[in-house]
Amino acid sequence: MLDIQFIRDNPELVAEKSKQKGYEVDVTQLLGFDTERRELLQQADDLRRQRNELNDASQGQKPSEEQVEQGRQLRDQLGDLEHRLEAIEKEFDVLLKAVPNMPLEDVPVGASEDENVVAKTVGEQPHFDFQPKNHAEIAEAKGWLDKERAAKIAGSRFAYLKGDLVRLQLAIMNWVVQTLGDEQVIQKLIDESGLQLSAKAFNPVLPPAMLRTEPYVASARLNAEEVTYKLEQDDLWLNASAEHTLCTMYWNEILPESELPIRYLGYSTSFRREAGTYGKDTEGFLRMHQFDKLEMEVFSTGETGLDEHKLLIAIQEYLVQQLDLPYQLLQKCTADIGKPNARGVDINCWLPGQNTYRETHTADYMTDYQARDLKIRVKRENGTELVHTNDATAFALGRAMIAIIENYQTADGHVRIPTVLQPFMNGQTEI
RNA sequence: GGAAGGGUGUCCGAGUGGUCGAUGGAAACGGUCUUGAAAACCGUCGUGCCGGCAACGGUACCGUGGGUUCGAAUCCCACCCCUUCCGCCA
Repeated sequence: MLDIQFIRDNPELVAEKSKQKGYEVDVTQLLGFDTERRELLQQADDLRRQRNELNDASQGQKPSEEQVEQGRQLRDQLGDLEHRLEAIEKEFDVLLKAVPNMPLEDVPVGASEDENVVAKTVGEQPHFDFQPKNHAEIAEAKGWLDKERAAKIAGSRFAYLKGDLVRLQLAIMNWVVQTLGDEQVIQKLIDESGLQLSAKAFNPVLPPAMLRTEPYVASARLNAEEVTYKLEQDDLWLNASAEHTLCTMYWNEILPESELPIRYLGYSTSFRREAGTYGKDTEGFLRMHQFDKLEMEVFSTGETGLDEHKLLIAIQEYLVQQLDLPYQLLQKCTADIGKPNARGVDINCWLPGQNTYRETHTADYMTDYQARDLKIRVKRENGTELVHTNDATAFALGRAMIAIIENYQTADGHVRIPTVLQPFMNGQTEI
């Protein structure tokens, strides 16, 4: 959630920026509840003070009948007040949580994802002397993809991925874990981007794939209707990204400053209901209920949060460039960055089989918005502060493979292996 | 699934109705001593909220939620989680 003090100090700004993100927020009403809440809180604190004074006065002895009677009155008054306070706080909380994070200055204002701004286009789209196929055709011909049997077993938007495709996925994973574990690579990207950051490597993590309601809600990432699967019997949700179990990892913790930045590279199978997408992207495995993903997550101080965000983007670009995939970097507009995010970019890779750029990566900077609810703080010299959180896709493996298959396809239906991946494929140059 | 034990501050750990936000230890920080360090000694040392320019004052927080009481870390109820043993199992 957003800092209530900030909302008090900047009511018009909050209303305006919320609107830019597509959220109707009644700031006036919120602040009305805030005032009322504070008044009641004062009164309640005062009654509690009186109660405490009364208790102290008894000095461990049995209180007099008069004191007991006084206590009864205080108790009843306080009970009344607490009742009213509870009602107000409930309304207040709902409104406060409805306020989205404020977009940073350089986030373009836009009403839908159509107004995302192409910041740059990198790489040459490959030329083919033949009609390029889409990944589904190639994968099915190769026996890498079986959606019919998956549908029989699990329904639509599931697949059996097989054979060399699996080897390719494992190769990408190994390569990314190695690359992000290399401080020299991190340092190089920091230097090239002109950032002031530690070169600390990314620690690989296999997180749980499920999480409970309470931390999930606190992460501001639970999107139950459209996205997330619920296991009713167990108060557990299947994570829609490793990010969800990574950002919640330090829930309710105070971290020593010396540990920051904390950089994780999480691997998890991700589950999405994809409600409301019927008939969309039905071919191949672009949009699945289940896919594997490597996700970067960073906890940092406020000062370095934005630079960490930029580092994550630099890493994304580096990884995509290493695979020699043509891509566009999109600066997401206010309507598309998402409620808890202050800034976000997408990387869309070129897919020749579809003759278009499709989203393969996203990088989100939450400032302290997410940490406020998750209560993740850092102990510093002058007190504790909320950490800043960042997340970013390293590779959504399904979509990465789609990009490779389509860009690296040959006339006779094979797929060449990008040079950097060959060492992780036993030197194979083609599958 | 069955049984038992437990959840207290950054960590460990005491506390079973009132002067307890909480003994003690560790870590951390500042200082004394020392050529320097260690040790020893002295001091500081939780978080949120409300008010205040601030110093500070008030209040809440002992797994969570309810209850009993003038008063709850402490008693009662429900739930959650952790540990150990048994069972089952990759």
